[in-house]
Amino acid sequence: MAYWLMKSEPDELSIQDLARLGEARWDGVRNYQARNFLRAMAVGDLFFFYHSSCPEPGIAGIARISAAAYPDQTALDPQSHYFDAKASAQKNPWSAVDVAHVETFGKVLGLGYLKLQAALAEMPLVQKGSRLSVMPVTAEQWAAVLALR
DNA sequence: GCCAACGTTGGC
DNA sequence: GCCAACGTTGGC
Repeated sequence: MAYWLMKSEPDELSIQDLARLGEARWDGVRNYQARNFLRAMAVGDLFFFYHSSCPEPGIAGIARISAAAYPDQTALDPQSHYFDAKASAQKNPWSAVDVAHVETFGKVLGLGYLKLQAALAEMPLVQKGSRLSVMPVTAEQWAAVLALR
């Protein structure tokens, strides 16, 4: 089983939303590196749910991959914010996964706090200029974050 | 294949 | 709202 971290704007989908829904679709990823990580995910993999572009950016909880990557239909929908004119049903470069709620942390582990952790220094999340929205997490990093809860 | 211009991300 | 950093686009 692998570990990951994925960013979501809480206005779009927050860990609280996911807790209420139980399960949700994770779509709209439009970066090839992030997409490749999505495609590498297996059912049962766990990920840190990160809140971005909000008053309190940070890791807000844990969720689980409940369906492996499949074509992201939002790329084909002209009404969607994530519409990609170059995508077609025959050739859709974008992928989505389904996710299920596992745990909402009692407090958000803020980005500034995470940056102080030596064990997390290698994570793209805390590196200057990194905008990657889906990234792998090592078992060591996973344990280090869990210890901060 | 280079690289300038532009668009996007995301913290602050 | 600002802006740094990065990715993508498109002219040449």
